Amino acid sequence: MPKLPRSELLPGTLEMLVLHTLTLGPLHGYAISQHIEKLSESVLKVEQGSLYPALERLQNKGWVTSKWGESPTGRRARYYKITASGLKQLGEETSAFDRVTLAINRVLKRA
Amino acid sequence: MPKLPRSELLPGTLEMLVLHTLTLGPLHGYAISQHIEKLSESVLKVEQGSLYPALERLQNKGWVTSKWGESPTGRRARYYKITASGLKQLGEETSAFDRVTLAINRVLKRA
DNA sequence: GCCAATAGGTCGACAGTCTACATATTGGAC
DNA sequence: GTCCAATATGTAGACTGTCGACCTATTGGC
Repeated sequence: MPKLPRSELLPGTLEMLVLHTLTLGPLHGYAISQHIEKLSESVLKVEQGSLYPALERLQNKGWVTSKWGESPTGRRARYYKITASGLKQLGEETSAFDRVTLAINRVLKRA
Repeated sequence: MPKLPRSELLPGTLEMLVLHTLTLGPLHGYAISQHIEKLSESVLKVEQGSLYPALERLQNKGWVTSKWGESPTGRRARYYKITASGLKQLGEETSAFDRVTLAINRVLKRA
């Protein structure tokens, strides 16, 4: 129940973060999680048990596609690529996120 | 799965919003939900099925207390009051929320 | 030979929210 | 007088998403 302490992520934001990360170009799962962790200065940690199911959901909805390839270190890796509808979805999720956080800040009387 | 569209709330933020609202003074559940909806300009809607379980969790953790009273319109109503440890918790949740949203904005390259 | 890092993934538990329901009172519109 | 919206509290069950723990495999360094 101690919501934020317990989970490093705000539930519901992972897909947005993944989609945004994929605008950098096709990446494999491990690289996605590293990127998010690095840019957030380790505030956000993406566990495999969250990431891979999320990537599957994104594929099922047609927002990303994937294919096997090879990582820079020579290992086999599945590369995920954002689609046109994924970009559209990212835009919607981002503005919804902004709308909601603004609303929260209004309730907290900080906006 | 369309996370933010579907739910008006960012999961994990309801308790923070409720605790903050109770810093205005003791309020009954219905008034709490109205206050949050109003200040957020209807972006956030607090459903009963979310609110009352949340209020129970808050009580179980000692962050709020409650007793029966009467509303301004003369109806019976349960008034909730934030405790000292609830205030402390509110501070922690608020700074955790700020930390996480800042991190998200860094990943989205907007901070 | 071992461990950390890189890479992908599954499983089951769990928390929190939602929809829908149930109950009751008050006040206004018709 | 009848109905409905608003006020008020709550419960039950479904559902989603995240998490911790686990499993496999390869590479490189100690």
